[in-house]
Amino acid sequence: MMRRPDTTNNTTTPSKNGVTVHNKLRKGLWSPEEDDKLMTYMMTNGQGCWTDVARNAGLQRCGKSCRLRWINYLRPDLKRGAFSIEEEELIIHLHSILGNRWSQIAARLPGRTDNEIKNFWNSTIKKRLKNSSKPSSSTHDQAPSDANKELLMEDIMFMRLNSSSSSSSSSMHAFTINTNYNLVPFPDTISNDCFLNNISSSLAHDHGMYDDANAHGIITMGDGHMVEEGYDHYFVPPLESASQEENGTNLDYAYQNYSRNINEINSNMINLNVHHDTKNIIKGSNLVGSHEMWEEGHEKMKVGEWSLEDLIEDVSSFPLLDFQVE
DNA sequence: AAAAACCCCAACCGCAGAGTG
DNA sequence: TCACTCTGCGGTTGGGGTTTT
Repeated sequence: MMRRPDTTNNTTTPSKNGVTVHNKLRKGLWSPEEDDKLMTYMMTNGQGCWTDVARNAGLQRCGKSCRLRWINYLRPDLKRGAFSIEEEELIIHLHSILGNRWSQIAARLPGRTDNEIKNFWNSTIKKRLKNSSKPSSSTHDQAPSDANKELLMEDIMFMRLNSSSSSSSSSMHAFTINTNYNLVPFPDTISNDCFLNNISSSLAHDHGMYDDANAHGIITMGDGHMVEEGYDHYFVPPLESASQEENGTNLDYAYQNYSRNINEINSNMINLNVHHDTKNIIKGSNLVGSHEMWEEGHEKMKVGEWSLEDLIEDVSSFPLLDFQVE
């Protein structure tokens, strides 16, 4: 299927000392034999310099091609088969936040590759969203819009103004995130309460700020009743491969402490009013963790400079929400 | 049944960033 | 500082499969 193996480039010339010289590198589809060679080599030696992999595995491929083949096809932890509804939902949500940052999206879908997600988006989701006749109030299938970004930026600017205006005050400066976002219930693989609990806190977190142990947010449910959240109830969509050191997110905390009543948030569309009273702004600290962490974080306290790009740079703790103008 | 149009997706390409000498 | 290599990313291509005409 797809591109034919480029056999015309598959020429080798034995040198005088018997060492095979690879005149040209192969392109195109991988043969089963090539797959075997690469798989065997990788399982035996592990990942190293891809140029070396290509050479040492006896493949007439460039390192780049080997890397791609391994990542997109041979890797043993790859998930095969069609995308589930849950995965599709997650892709849509993440895309609404990240745009075409496929590698970042893929990092949050275990077993899926950026290429796979990109293809899926371009061939299936994009089309579906385009053809969808649903009104804009249904954010399920919304591509990112400038209006959404503007809405977010307004809130960010609002936070900046409030925080910087009071930054001279050493302890209590307060600001409010007053945001209306439409949310889509998270698929059942992750409980809805975790999803919602994550929202306001991680919004603040990813904006480079966070409140201290008294942090709280108020989630307004679809029926208007309000639920308070605590800082120890947050869910962080985990990165598949990034280490804690790399991304500053402690995955061990990711799935903890979910005590909310799911029934409370089992509505299709929920308006969130997130209010944060914040004492401190901490950039780069863990979303959830011990008080010691917060103490440590205080050492780095600062009023950050934010841009939309910065905010979406790493959404490891970003809520799964669609930004939607109401 | 055959041709055309469309779909899917593996793999390529070019670029940018990091690392190294 | 520069040149080079390696790696990773996102955009694009193109060919086999499927559906439509």
